[in-house]
Amino acid sequence: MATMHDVARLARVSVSTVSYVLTGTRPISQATRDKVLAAMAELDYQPNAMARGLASRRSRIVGLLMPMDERGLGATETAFVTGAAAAASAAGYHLVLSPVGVGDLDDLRRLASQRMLDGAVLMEVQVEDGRVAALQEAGVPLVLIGRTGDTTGLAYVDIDFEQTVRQAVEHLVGLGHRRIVYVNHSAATIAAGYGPAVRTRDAFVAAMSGHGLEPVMIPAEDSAAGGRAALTAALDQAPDLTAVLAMNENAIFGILGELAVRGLAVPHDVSVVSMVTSPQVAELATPALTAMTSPGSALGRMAVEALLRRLEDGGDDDHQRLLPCALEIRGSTGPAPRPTAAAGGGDTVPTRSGPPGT
Amino acid sequence: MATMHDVARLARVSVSTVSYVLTGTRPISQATRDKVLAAMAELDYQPNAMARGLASRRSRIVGLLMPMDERGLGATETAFVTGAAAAASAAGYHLVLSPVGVGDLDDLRRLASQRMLDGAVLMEVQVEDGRVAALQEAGVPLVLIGRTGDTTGLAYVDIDFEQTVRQAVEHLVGLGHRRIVYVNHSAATIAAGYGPAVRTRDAFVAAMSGHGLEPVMIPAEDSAAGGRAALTAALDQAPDLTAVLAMNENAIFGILGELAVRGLAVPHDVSVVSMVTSPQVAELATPALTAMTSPGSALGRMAVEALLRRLEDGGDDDHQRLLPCALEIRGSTGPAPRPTAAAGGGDTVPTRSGPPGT
DNA sequence: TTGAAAGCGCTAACAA
DNA sequence: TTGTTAGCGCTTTCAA
Repeated sequence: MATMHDVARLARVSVSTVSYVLTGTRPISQATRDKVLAAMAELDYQPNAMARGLASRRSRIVGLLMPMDERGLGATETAFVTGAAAAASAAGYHLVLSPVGVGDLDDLRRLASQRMLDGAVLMEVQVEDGRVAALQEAGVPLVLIGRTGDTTGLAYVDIDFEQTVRQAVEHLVGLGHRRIVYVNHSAATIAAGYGPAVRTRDAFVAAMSGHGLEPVMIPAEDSAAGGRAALTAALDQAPDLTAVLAMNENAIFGILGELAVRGLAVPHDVSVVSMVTSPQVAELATPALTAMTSPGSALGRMAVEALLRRLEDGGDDDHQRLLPCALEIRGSTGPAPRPTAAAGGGDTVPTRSGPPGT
Repeated sequence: MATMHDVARLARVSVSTVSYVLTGTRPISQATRDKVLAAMAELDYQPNAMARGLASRRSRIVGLLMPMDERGLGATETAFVTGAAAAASAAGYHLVLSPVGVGDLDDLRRLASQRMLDGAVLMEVQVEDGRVAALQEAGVPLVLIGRTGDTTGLAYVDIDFEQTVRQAVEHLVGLGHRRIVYVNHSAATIAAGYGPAVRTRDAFVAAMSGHGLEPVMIPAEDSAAGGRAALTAALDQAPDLTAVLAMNENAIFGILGELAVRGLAVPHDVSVVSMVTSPQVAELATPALTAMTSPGSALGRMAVEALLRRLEDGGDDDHQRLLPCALEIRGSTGPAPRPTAAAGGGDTVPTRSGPPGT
């Protein structure tokens, strides 16, 4: 393996000249540069990453920190990872994947103190997330995917849940739906302050109220069984429902199954919209799901790009950016059925008509 | 940030003693060790990863190399990643995620020459995979997830497709099925020599022949639409089919949809087995899919562990290990229907009965 | 059982 | 525009 010394000797220049050719931190005459480049090519020279990192105090490595609690990653989280990896790689950085949960603060501090990471992207951020403070104290620049409760001074990218929910509700209202049930994550998850669950809940209340409609919400465990139970509960609470909006990617197939069992056709009797979903998953259902497609890999990419920008510029701009999910209309939504032979009696009267279309 | 010097000074020993306490490469008296450890604790000392890497020529970083061509990772591949990350982290190593496809050989060589990786795990290995040679030439120890055509001298972990297919076929034959169709990946994928597609194809032929049955196989594009088309083709070719075995995780929901459209009930009319699937995906279907559950995260873990073993022991044992998928019986398989009112006329007569049960 | 000191391969003053 | 050289923080010989 050729070193910088070898290159310098072959090119008949000093090591520092070789170094400066590489880093571009000082002007080099064209002639010298050519000599050096030729020598590099001839020796097939590649700078040693560790030596460079030690001398420059910059490893060119960024961390992607994700909790590994549950049953692996969903499609959306996986997209964060691939998007981040691609962005880092494109910028000549390396991305290390570190499974550090909210509980492993000591591990995280240890990791940060090793000075291996120039910066970090935090996934699955909690409303109260000790990892943020731990990294800040260690002086590790960071960008969140998601948001903590207090975001002052923090850089993050996140899904624009407010906008996403509003758009989903508008789609349904535009189709004439009035009785819309929102199936969220589990009560425990909401209570734990999981951002997406909390924000969509609030956004749903706001969106429905804006249309003069009552916001009916049901929590569901993250499983098909949870979805079944949620639909049952939903029909108990709102027998005249004509549309379901579901945040819970795991529950939604249970919802569809339970609808089928009850002889309720999608979208003829009940329209279904899946929130924050990947197209792959939406396509699995029959009919394919109308869904709010999450900008997963874009978020991963943007998080890394924001991080690198602040590493290179030394810039301290708090990059805070929200991306809405995109409404992709497939087969699971349609006009609201005429309110003739609904299951039970409607217990709420819409106070006004929605807009004509979407 | 405290350095080794600080620790040495505080403990009133030399730096080398501190280093030896850390690495354990030479005996240290208990008294000295205690002094050093106390000083480390007091200073909250963490060794600098770059300095250590430069001096020891071992970065404690391993690479997970995955192509990023297609539409992201499936659930199985994601499990590789999380399993590998967990294993690396547990062993005190770091895992860098590098999107290097079979086409990016130059990128790969560059990466390898940077001496940043102590070793690498290769994902989505092709039958002919230039990355293997590139890494070997660069002197980077590697372990494959999957297999190349010629595996002599290579370390790998992979799914035992032969065993997996055999078990799936036996499950169906045990239920009385005789007319079983195998839905594979696309013809192009098979032609490209994608290992799982080729190996399951061969294994299916062998397993069916072993039961004296005709192996009917249909390729399918990796999408719901592909699955629909495949089922149509399958019914053309074998109108009397009673079971479908599907390798293609994306196609299978299309198959289910098309079965429903045609009024064929699962499992009453047609049994369906999904191969190399994650439980999460299997649970999404209604009824939940009987599936061969892939040992995804175990494979990722084993690959990293095998790699680290060979890094630490310097051992050159070619770790070659196959793990079968586990049959998980859910609701999509049942006894074969009585061969009374099948769609068309059977064009193959089973030559003997299968075993009684499974 | 311990210490002194020579690197590891690079970056970045400092000097010319 | 280029060269000299002192580190970066650690590992590991060599010597005691």
